[in-house]
Amino acid sequence: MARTVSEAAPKRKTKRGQDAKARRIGTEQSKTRAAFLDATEALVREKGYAAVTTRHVAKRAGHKSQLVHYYFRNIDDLLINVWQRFADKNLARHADAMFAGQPLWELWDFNRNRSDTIFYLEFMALARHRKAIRDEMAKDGRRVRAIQLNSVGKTFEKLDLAQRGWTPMILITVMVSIARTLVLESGHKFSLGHKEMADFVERWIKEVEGQ
Amino acid sequence: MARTVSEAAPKRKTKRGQDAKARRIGTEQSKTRAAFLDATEALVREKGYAAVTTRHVAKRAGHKSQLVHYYFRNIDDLLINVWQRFADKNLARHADAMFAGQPLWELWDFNRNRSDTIFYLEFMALARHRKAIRDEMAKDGRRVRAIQLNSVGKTFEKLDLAQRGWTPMILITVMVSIARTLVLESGHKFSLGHKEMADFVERWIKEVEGQ
DNA sequence: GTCTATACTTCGATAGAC
DNA sequence: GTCTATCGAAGTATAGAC
Repeated sequence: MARTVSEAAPKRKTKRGQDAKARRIGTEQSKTRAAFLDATEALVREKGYAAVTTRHVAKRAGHKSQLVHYYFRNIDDLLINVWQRFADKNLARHADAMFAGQPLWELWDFNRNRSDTIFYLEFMALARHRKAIRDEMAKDGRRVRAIQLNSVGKTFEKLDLAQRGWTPMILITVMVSIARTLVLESGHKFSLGHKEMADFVERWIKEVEGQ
Repeated sequence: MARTVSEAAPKRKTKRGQDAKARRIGTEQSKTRAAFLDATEALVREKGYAAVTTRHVAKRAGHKSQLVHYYFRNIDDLLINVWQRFADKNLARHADAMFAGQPLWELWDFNRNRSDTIFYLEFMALARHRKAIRDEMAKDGRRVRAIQLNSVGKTFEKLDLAQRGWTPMILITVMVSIARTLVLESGHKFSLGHKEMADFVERWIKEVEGQ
């Protein structure tokens, strides 16, 4: 890969001796900027993060590749903005649904969403080598978990689920883990036992939460 | 990325009009070949699959980058050989341990291995866009699961665990899911509830399997 | 089996005209 | 705000000498 800046230290002089910070940057309200974010998000979902290059993004958004650099300092900057936009949108949607009455079903469905879980997989892989993304994901993870704990906590009391050491945190972790695993494994065409597993979980949710 | 061949159809004419299949390929017994496999595996674990380039691999193995092409037709060929070697080694080790007496502990420890789970994460991401890798992972997954089912099945009968709909398949899927999730989440510095979750599982294993 | 030389492609990033 | 023109680095892959 030729990601000179993004994979090395990001705040050095450029090869032409200029200070990189001096370059013009477009506004956050720009429609073109939003189009680049859309294109990048779609690319990550469909082709993986490695397909996120200025040329691919630009082509998909119907612009020249150099224009990407007018809105984003570098590729990392683009990716982190995509993640933040996704995380904010997702959090709001998830929070609403969690308090709508059936948190366990929402928790299950939310984490069985294929496209979103694949998106998350790509960023997990990315986060291993980009500290900024790693920190951002950790922060967003804690925000999501706080909402889930709050919501499931209420259900937990109401339904008297505290038996044999179970806690809201454990219940959430177990359900999220199973849901994600089913999606990720099916991504490489492994689906042994998936139906059996899903039925088991859904039977249990139905018992305690109905529907 | 400049993966001209590896991301496109792999069996076409080269730009110089020759048939790509005609090129010489080194033997599978070669020590140099093994060194390239080692280097690639290490790179995937440490830097991610995107860092697997002929130049990086060669540098790490102490050779010229062009020599990689003497042993592997292209990068995909290299990656799939790395996966196969890993999968075979892993399967043998896991199978031995599963039948050594405490399959539940082995299942748990096996899937909590950080380096191996990260390696698996990288190949999950890769598999989304390389059919050959996807097929290989599915096949190896089924082999592993068959061994786990056999081993846990015996424990399951002996310990009389068939209660409230639990089956060996469900037990395995749940334990594997939780173990992997803890590793993957901690990879992006998210560890909320991990200790609580791990203690819960380990307390249960200890109850049924001792130690 | 290993090397040099090289073709060709794609990448990130910047400068500067319009 | 968008474009053209570039630079320089890195990538895959092949041919052919030794």
